This record gives sequence, structure tokens and C-alpha cells, in this order.
Amino acid sequence: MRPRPTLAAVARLAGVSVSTASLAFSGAGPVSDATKARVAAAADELGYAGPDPRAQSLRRGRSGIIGVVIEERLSDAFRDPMNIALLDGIADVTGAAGSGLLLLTETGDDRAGISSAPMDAIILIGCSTSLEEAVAIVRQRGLPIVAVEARELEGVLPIGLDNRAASATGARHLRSLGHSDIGVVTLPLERSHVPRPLPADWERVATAHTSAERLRGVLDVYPEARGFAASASTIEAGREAGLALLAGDRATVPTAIVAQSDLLAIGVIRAADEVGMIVPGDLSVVGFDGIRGEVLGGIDLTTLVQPAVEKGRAAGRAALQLLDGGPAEPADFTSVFHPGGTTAPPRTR
Amino acid sequence: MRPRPTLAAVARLAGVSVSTASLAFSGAGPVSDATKARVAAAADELGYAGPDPRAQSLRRGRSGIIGVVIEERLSDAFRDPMNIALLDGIADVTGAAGSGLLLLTETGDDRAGISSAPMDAIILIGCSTSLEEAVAIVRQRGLPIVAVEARELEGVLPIGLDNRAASATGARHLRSLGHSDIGVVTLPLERSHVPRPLPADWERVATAHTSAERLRGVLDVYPEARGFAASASTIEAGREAGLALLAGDRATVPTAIVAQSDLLAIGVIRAADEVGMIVPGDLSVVGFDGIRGEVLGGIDLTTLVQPAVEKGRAAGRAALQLLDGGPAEPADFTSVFHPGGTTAPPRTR
DNA sequence: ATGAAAGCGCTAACAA
DNA sequence: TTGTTAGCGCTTTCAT
Repeated sequence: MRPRPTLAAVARLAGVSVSTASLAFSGAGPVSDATKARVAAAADELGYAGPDPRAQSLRRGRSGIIGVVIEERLSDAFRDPMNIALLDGIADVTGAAGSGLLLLTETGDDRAGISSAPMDAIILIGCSTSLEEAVAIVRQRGLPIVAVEARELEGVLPIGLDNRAASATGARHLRSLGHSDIGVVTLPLERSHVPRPLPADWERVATAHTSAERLRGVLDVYPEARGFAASASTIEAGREAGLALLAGDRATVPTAIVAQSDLLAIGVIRAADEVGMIVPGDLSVVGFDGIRGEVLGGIDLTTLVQPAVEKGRAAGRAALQLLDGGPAEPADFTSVFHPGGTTAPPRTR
Repeated sequence: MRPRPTLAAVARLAGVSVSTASLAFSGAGPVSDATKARVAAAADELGYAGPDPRAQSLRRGRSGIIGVVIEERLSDAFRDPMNIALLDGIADVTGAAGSGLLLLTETGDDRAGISSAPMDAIILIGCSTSLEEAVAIVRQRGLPIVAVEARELEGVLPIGLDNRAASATGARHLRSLGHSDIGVVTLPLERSHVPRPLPADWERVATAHTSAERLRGVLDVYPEARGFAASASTIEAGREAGLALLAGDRATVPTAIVAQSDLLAIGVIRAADEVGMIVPGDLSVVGFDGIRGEVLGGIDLTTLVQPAVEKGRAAGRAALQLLDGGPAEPADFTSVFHPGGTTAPPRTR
């Protein structure tokens, strides 16, 4: 691997000044065609691959990179279709603008990336259980910050979702069907993703904004709902939580369960199946997200459909606007209630 | 957003030279504790967030970023669990080394990223249908290149998989069961991912290395096998391909199908189901990959299990070694045949 | 239309 | 232990 030729070398060979060569390269600017051609020839001969992005970054004060911070390990994060949709939406916008996406995970003490990777802006997704620290670091660096579904935070542009209202809608649907005893399976509420019954002081310990909001929405309608916090947004975690809520005498068990994600809902349905309960005959189940495809196994889930890709696009757009120095539009998305086949009136007993 | 303070400013405030401040910051180097403290205090007062990564990149000639090139849109790429596993393996190694992963897609004319993003090395994954161009660009830039399951290419460090041999193993399994008429559902073979029967001149038009190798493996055992090229590695594409191969009179239809991915295999099984064929009674199905989890829907697929995460780790390690200037170890992985419940002797007819 | 010069913020020699 | 110096490769005034 030869040392990479520099623009200076090209200029020298072409017999022009460095600045002229630079202009000739960028295409724009007043350069005679003859000169342009000579520069091109020289570049070709030397195998010049274009301006060094590192030098460009320094000179222009821009790296062309947008960081995306994900809380978990990639394999976990990508297990949830919502994250993928979100990322896809972001990539859609930023890719079109010529910016690359730098994937940063926040696992362990791996603050390295977030505190020192070259980036022009940062988008925080799915990292609600440890927002503060990330934000503190990034803010110190003076980078524009966009956060998807995070608690309002000084200097952070929010991309929101109507988690509380939408969840309340789902709950009211159950109420209108006649359910009076329901359970909630929440997404992880705190940093320590330990599955466990919802503690009484959850409001105090909860650091995950999305989970808390969705929970509040349900409690708005069913203040007495019992809850169980799942360990992750996976089918397996949902199943576990479902088994926990459905354990015991049939008469003492909830007649409906609101799950905070569709994957959790599928897990709950599976749990119901395992304990011999029919959905929706014996148990109604409501999800959240509106995922499509294979994982559903043909189930028409009653759920709240959120515009995940659009959310991603908005986040990407906001990041681009912020780093352009312009004011960015905070966005607020609305979920749509989808009445599916997993809810029905409770069996009279 | 104030202009970001520079190291020079910190040094001035602390009353030391810039180089001393630099050393004090990096922790290493001989600096008195008193000085260190003063520098720290100054940094604190100014809100200095550490060295500017852009300047560091230029000075050190390293950006700390490793590019990962994916052929398709993210949403497509992430639909295949193998890609996620691969990425996870890569992230595992590179993350530990403090390098970030820059996600680059190769969609459309978006060569921007790959030709000008700041990176120290690049890993090509799942982009076998348009390898050459990508490699040409990157090689020009003088970046170390690692390619996963790609055709041997000058200056590209290969991370291989025994695609041909493993596929042959799967085929021989079918032969030993007594099958004589089999079909193959291949992954996309060319750039234009159009689903269609395998053309006679596939060897000439195929640009996808993995698909071609797996196909050769099957043809080594069944030279007469009929093929159908799927449009992607998805269940739906597999179903489509399956329906195509299983159309027509039961007597003229293959008794076994080798699918080049597990997702395709599941699709084929679904197709079989739709045309009223029982797996494995009426039709044996072999997959490739060894995915686990929900998508399988409880099916114990006969397949070839590849070490995807390990492959990713090897790719990450290789990239790191290359950019350290050291020689890197090409790696070659082996798939393990897993005899599952989707293959059986053909029904006598 | 072209050239000269001044840094972007940092680090790594080398000197003191 | 600390300071001085010289760039990394490029872009952007400003002058010609």
C-alpha cells in the first residue's frame, strides 16, 4: 500500500497551484477546462482518490457522519422490528443527504464512541434507560442532539410519540368490551432489565420514558391494573411475563393484558396458550407497534400502529437541520388503533 | 452553542504549553500531578470536551472508524438474521477495540459514502452482486479491505465459508435418502434481483459468489437439479420460488428442495403446505444458515449451520489487524450439517 | 482564471 | 518535567 498521494502532489504534477487543483476537483469554481483536464490527468496518473476525508473534516468542521446511539447490543436491538424500521427511516434521510450512520452502542463502559467519535450530530434511539449520561457527554461536545421518544431535556430535540394517549385508547377499548381486571406487561423500566412484578414505587425508579408513558396511559383508564415488567422487547420475555400474570386460579387472573410491544403481546398469547387459555375467548391481548410479517404467525393482533419509519425519517431530518444551524422541527407522531382479533368481551364467570 | 474550546485555550488558561496540556489529557506521558490538576481545572472551567476527533484523525491518520458495506437497504439487510449475527460479531470485536461502525449501503448511486467517508478499513458483507466496483473504489483510497464470502480478489482479505462443500453435504444427505429429482432455490444470483427459473447460462451471469458456490455444491451431486432464483433471502421470496418449483402434476415435481437459506426454506415449506404437500412426507426441504428462534415456528429444519457471529468476529479482527499494518489471518469457516425433521425418504410413487 | 498564504486543532519529535 | 516547532491535507480568503 503506497502512501496515499496528496492533492499537493497532484497539483505539482499538473503544474498548477494547490488551490486550483482543489477547485478543479470539487467541480465548482472558476477553472478553465484545460486546467481541469490536466489536473484530472495528473490525479489519474498518481492514483489520487480524492480529498482525504479526515483533512476535509478538520478544515470544514464537518465529518459528514451522524451518530446513532443504541442502548443494547446490536443483536438485541435488531431483534425488535421497530428499531430496524426506525433505523431504516433515519438511513433513508441521512443517506440521501450524503451522511453516513455511525452505529454506537452503549453497552458496558464503552463510552469511548459516544464521547470521542467524529460526528456532526447524534440521534439517540431506544436508550431511554440511561439518557442523562449520554446527553451530558454529547452536550459537552457541543453536538446537536435528537432523541426519539425521550423525556423532555434541555437542548435535546425530541421526536415524540403519543405513547400515553395511544395506550389509553387501547385500554379504553378493553373497558368498552367490559373488562374490569387487566394486566400490563411493560417494557423494561429501569436500567437493570430484570423481569419482575411492577413495584409500587415504579414512578420513582422508572428511567425508561416510553415504558412509563405507556404504563401511565393504561393506568389512566385502569388505575388498579396489575403490572409485570419484562426484561426486553422479545417474544420470550413476553411469554415469561405472561406466565407470571396468568399464574394461579382462573378466577383470580386478569381477563385482558395490555402488552407494551407487539413482540411482548405475541409472547403473552403464547403464555396463554401454554396455560390453556384461548385468545380472545379467555384472554384479550392488546399490543403496541403494529409490526407486520412472519413473527406474527398470522395473528391479527389488536394493537396501536405507530409510524416507525416516519419517526426515523423525522429524526434524520431533524438532525440534518440542526447541524445546518437551522431551527429543527420537533415532531410528534400519532399511533393508530387497530382493532384486531385478539380482543373480545370477557367470558362471564 | 458556543464555539467549542480548543486545547490551546485550555493550555493558555492553565498556564502551560499546548503539548503539555495534550499530554496531561491523554493521561500517559510524564506530567506532574500539579500540572495535570491545573489543566483539568482549566478544561473544566472552559467546558473543554476533550480533543476534537476530526483534528485527531488528521494528525494521527486514523479516524477510528470501520466501514461496513451492505448491499441492500437496511430494512432488507436486517431482515436476514444472518446479517445481524454477522454485524453483531463485527461490532463485538471492533467495539472492544474502540472503533465505531459506519454503516454504508450501496443502494442506488449512493457511492458517496464508500468513496469519501472517513474510515480506516472497510468490511464488505452481503454485497457480492456488485463487489468489483466497491472494491475498485476502496482500493483506490488505499483502505484495507475485508470481504465476507466473496470471490478471491487481489488485495482483499477473504473471510470464507465452505459454501460449496456444505451444500454438497446437504445434497448427498438427500441422495442417501433416495431422492433423485430435486430442486434448488437460490439466493439472488445477479444484480437484478428478479425471481426466475435458473437460466442455463447462470454460470456466466452470476455475480453473487455465495449463491453460485452453494449452487455448485448441489450440482456436484445432482447435475440435473432444476433451479429457481429467489429475489431475496426472505420467507416470502422462498414461498414464491417454492410455488414455482412445485407447480404442476405431483409426479413431475421434485421430491426434495434445497434452499440456499433457512428463510427461503421456510418459505418453501409454506409453499408446499399451500399446494397440499406434506413436509417431509411428500417433500424434503434442506436449508442453509442455522437460524434460531421465532421465525422457525417450531420447525426443526434440516440445514447447514454456519457460525455467523464467529464469521463476523473474524472479519472484525482481520480489519483491525490490517489497519495495524500487520498481516491478517484470512479465515475459513465450516458449516455443520444438522439433520432435522424436514427431510425423509421420498414417497414411492 | 490562477496563485499565495493562512490556518482548522491536534500530536509527536526534539530541545531545554 | 515542560516548552518549541513543525506539520497532518485540505479549503478558503485574498491578491494577482
